[in-house]
Amino acid sequence: MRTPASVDKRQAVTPGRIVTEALRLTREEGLENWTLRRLASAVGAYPAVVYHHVGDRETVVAAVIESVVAEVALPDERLPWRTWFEELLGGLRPVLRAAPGVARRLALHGPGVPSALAIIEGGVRVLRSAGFGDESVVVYELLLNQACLFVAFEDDRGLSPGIRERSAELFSSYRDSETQPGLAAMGRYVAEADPAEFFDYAIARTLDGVAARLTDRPVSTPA
Amino acid sequence: MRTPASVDKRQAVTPGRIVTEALRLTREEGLENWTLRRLASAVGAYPAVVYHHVGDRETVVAAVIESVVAEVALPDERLPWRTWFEELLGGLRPVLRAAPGVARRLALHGPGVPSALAIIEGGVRVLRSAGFGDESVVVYELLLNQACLFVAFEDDRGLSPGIRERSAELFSSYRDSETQPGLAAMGRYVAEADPAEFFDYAIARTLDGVAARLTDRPVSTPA
DNA sequence: ACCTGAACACCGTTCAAGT
DNA sequence: ACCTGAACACCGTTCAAGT
Repeated sequence: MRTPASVDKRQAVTPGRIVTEALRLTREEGLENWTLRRLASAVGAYPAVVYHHVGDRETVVAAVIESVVAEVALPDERLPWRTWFEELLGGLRPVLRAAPGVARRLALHGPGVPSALAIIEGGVRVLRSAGFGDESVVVYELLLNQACLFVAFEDDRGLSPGIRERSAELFSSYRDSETQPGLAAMGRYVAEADPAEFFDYAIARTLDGVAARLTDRPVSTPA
Repeated sequence: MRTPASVDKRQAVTPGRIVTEALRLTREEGLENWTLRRLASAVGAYPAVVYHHVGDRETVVAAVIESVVAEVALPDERLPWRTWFEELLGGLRPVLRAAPGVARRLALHGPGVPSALAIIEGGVRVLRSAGFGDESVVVYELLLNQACLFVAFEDDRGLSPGIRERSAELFSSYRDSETQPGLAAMGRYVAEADPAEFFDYAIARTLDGVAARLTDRPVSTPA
């Protein structure tokens, strides 16, 4: 009401506002590129206030991941398993890309977040119905980890171009090598590769490999 | 007048000794878990000495990655392509596991290191000979990234059990759920999964998916 | 050329004290 | 209950000064 202009805090500091701001910072500069101190000052508060309302940095990060994963749409469970996963992973990509760094966390540390449970439940059930039996869980993990890794790859290109540029230059210098045709091909590839195409290719090959498990051998009916 | 950490300085501080020590620290506690200051005091020197002889932290890290990748054995190029990659990736795993954190860097930032060149050259050439044509480079990247990701996964379990434990507990609580059979299967899986088996399974499925590219359609013979 | 020792500009986290 | 303001124990990096 009569708060001085210099201390103008637009709204009260709440857990929700802190997480929303953390999400905004993540979308702008990536999950690992904001600090708890900067988050605090973005909501006009002291670091200790973040601790009071939410917790340490890791807790804030978990909340950000949670709210990103919650945006992922679950395909219709009556779809064929392969289509189901193509839709899931195709939809996952833009959601994760919009919050750089989240894919990396999911790929490396697993989905330790409540809203992932519905996706797991759906995915594993779809695979079991398709006849993957006891392999359903591994197949699920393979597909999801794969997808998250390649999104993390793309994030990386966008966020920390420094490290990648070094290797891109390294490879490009072999573009026209005749004695090293493999490196030459790699050099031409890194110059013009479309990460989105690589994503689709990787997912398609893994789905192929996994699909062969159903046709190669009799379907194992779980106990 | 004392040297920092009062370490005996029998040996002179050299770039080689710094990198060797960094490698030792990496093997013991992981690539991201030592600091440049601790590295400096481990060789009995001031931080500025590391800068003088090697460079910033990122340069030291690159040197560590280089020396780890240099240990990877290249299979005989006359092997069938699939066997060649099974041997390469099977050999890659223990080398990377011994230096936790290196796999993660390779998976996320690519192999920006000189000793990776021979592996790339060999791998892409093997695939081209096998008839993968222009897809050879993507196939190579898919297989190597895949392998590095799953090693990074294992590293993570070993090094930072904190984050993983949270999700393991989360899943385990659904072990006996009857309404959520997918989560129940996941809960049973995380309790007893062998990461080495997962690694082999993932590689095998990806190789299957990739192999199908050769049999599905006519082999394109590049000029 | 190589090392010293301090400084700079940050971190995440904790805590007694205020209101 | 919530916020203040300072402190603690670190970082990576830089730099003038010594030898």
